[in-house]
Amino acid sequence: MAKFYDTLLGEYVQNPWIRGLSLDKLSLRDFHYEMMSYDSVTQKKKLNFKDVELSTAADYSCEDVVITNKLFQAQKSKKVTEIDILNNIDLPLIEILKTVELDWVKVNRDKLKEIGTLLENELVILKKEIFNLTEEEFNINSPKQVWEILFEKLALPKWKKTKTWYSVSADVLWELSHDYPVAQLIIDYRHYSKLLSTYIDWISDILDSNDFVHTSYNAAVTATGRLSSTSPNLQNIPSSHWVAWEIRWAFISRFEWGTLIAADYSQVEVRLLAIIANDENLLQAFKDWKDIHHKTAEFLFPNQVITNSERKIAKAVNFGVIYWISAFGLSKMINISMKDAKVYIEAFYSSYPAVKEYFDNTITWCETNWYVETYFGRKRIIAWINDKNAIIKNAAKREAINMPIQWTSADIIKLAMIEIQNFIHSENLQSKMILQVHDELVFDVYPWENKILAENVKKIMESILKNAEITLKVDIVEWESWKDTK
DNA sequence: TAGGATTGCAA
DNA sequence: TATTGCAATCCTA
Repeated sequence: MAKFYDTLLGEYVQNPWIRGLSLDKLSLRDFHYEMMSYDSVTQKKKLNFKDVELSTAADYSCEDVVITNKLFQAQKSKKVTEIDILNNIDLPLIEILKTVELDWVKVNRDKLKEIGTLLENELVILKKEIFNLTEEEFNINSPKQVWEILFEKLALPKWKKTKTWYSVSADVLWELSHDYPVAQLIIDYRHYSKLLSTYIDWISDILDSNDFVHTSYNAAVTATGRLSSTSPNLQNIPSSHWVAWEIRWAFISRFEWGTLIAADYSQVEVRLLAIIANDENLLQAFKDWKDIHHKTAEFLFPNQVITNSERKIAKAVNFGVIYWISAFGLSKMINISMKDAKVYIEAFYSSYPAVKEYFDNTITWCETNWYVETYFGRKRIIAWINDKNAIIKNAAKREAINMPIQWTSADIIKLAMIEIQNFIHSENLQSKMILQVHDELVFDVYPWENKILAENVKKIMESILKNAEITLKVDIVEWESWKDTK
């Protein structure tokens, strides 16, 4: 039981889909009371806050206290069905996140700079090659100018529209690249440019004098119970390209001879689907320690040899089903015909019939009760489930299908973080939990603590679901600091 | 200078 | 016509 309360989280646990639960908005909504704005107190920022009259500053500060207390009293008197969730997950997590944020993340500034120089050189070369082909210089980062060059000057075929013009996004350029090399060059240019501006320059800019980044986690913004990360966003560091891996290796241990350890939940959402839907075939596949995507591929392609391409399709189907993907969506995602996509999705449901049954039951339940709930009993009202508009209703159905899985998985890792931080504390370890990336935790590990940390992190994460028919699975990856391996 | 539009990175 | 985020750049108002 947490020793404190948080009115923001108290509101979020009941209304996670409402954006902007700031104190002044809640005050206006619940008490029809408009709070003093920072701008009015500082006279539109002409004054520093420290120069504001003491009595004004006192009013401004006390208002926060009074309104917070009023909110607390109001929330306390309501029958909050999620009170256990709040006490066991959301509130205790606050202290854990505080520790994670204050421990910071160490970055190798020289390594970042080295990658930056490499990317800048690549960009110069690519730019030259592009301008050679277009016979004209233009700003490659401007979609509008790319559009003018490709479709007006060079008259390439165009097919996908945006609101205002024809799209020049990566998938369009990729189609064009079969016949026009310039398209591939623009893809590469944008790719390198993105990596440079978002992940090299931006992170370099906000490193402190000791080369640490101080990210912030927000526990009350997402509609799916996940955390988000800002300044910088450390949850979208690239991973699917060799340059991307260079960037990942710029994150290092703060300890001499230290290492970083990453602990990943393996296919957590498909495992949860098996558990929640109680599907015999899906559960059996995990019990046999089968590669789940390979197993699904065997169902989708009976009497065939399963190669990488069949497995890839099966993997897309496995993940797509969790979002109740349409045949259209699947066909777009992996570039197959809609007819094939339809066949695969139907084959999935006949292979795992309890999943289909569970989906149908969930929607029926939701239509009657207007809400769905997670494994831990967190409820989510789906207000549009009985909407007459088919598009809105379908979106609501997808939400009803996805929420119990996605949100359960978010709660699982939150519970794991709480237990792990308590473990680190009680064992007096010097290692630190430094990152959370939705289904992955990263630790900065003090020398000699590798074994005890890796073993216990795995044990804790895998045993969050106590009575499930299958256990969760966690993969541990350890890597040394770039400094040591170079 | 603020904010919309477009684009792209992650799970 | 799969979800959730954060952030960059360009460009208009």
